[in-house]
Amino acid sequence: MYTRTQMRMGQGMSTRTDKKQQTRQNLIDAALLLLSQQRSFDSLSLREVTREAGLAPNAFYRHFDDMADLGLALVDVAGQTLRTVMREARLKIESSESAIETSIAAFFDHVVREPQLFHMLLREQVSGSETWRRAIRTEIRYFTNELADDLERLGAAKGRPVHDPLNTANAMVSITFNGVGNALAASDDDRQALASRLTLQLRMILLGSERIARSQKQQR
Amino acid sequence: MYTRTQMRMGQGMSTRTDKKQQTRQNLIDAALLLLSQQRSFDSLSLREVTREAGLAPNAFYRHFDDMADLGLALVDVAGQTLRTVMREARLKIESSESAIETSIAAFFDHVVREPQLFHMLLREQVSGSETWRRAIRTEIRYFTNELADDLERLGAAKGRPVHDPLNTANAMVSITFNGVGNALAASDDDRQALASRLTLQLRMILLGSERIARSQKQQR
DNA sequence: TGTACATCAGTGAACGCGCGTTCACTGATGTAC
DNA sequence: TGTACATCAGTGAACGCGCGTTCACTGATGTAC
Repeated sequence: MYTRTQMRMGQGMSTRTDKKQQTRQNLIDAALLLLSQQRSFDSLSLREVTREAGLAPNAFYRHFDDMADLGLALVDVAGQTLRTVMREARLKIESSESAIETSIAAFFDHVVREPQLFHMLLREQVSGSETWRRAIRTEIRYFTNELADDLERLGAAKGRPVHDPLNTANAMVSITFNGVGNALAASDDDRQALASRLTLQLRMILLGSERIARSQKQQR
Repeated sequence: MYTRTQMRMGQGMSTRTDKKQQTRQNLIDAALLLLSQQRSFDSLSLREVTREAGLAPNAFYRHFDDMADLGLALVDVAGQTLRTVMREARLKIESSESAIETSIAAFFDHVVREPQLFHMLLREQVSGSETWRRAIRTEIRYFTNELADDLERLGAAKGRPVHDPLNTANAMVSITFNGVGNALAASDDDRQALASRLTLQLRMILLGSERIARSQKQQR
């Protein structure tokens, strides 16, 4: 049989465990807050994070081995969010006629609403540790592959196939991430203009890719 | 009349001034060396830089107010180099038939030969101080404008005008800088493949831009 | 030309500070019976 | 149910370290005459 407390634990109510989980989350949130203030991860100090989370510095070690370990947890959170946003943007591509505009608008919307995480991703992609860079590169490659599939399928369906879908997708993703970087630095006013410039640039790539596909078909 | 030493000074031979200049340059070189090792500027310490330059820490203050002041000098050096490389890449556009391939090859060549500075520029563009970001953004904008002029002129000359030359140029620059970032991370083997992917992507943009220009002409 | 004085790039020692990490601890929560 | 013991998240004090910056200095270079 179970004691009272064991029953509580069985229902996932263990106060001690819950509190520990909460504190761990507080540390993660504190780090994210600091990162959202234009700070790079490796400029954050352990004491800073615990201070932000309202803990004594040494309490940190009850949750993570060191700052690098906390970094891994953050990479995980960031990766999950990025994947969610990209999946949603991709869903819009499926359904719409003006596929590019719709999906880029959706992506931008997310970025604007929660800019901290994206700023972090862009920063750590070039300046982060090997762990960060590899994690982010993997996420982007994954998304590029999915986009390539979409381009190939939609192109075939519309009778206007693209040339080298993976490379076309890669170009689009490059442009988009670059645009996101600019959008984060831009004022709210400029952002709309930026989004439409981006849309035009993406259309150039799509049209150019279709053009190359056509000319290669003629040659055969 | 002049004393002997005054004559030497008049000829720019003053030992004291020369030595000071040399030490200043040593500090700049030391910082560049550290930056070339995947370090971000604001992770460099004053003591680290002077150690690398073989000076006592406090000697730093004979040459710069603080690290931010040294940063300004570095921005200057980086800006000059970037402008030189871009100018040379642009010259190739003028003369050649396959304009894009030639110029992108030239640009890549520079980057591969002296990767430190470019790595630094890419890093500081997203993670640097406001000073760094503005300086780099200005350089890129300047180059984009020049490229837009080239595209407009060449397009008109060839009877295949581009749509929105500035936006077209912007897309090309985004793609190129993104590619440079990947090239710096890539192995020597992958780099050639990367360069040709990049060339294809740039051609897509050019063809797409020409396509839009044509369809807009028809509408009028 | 030689001499007496001024300049100033670079030094060595010292400072106070925030850092990461350790230690022995406290007291609330959990467990056994 | 109540009691006696175990666990363990979080604490407060202390450590040694590298940092930026200051100070009084040294001695080579430069200047005046």
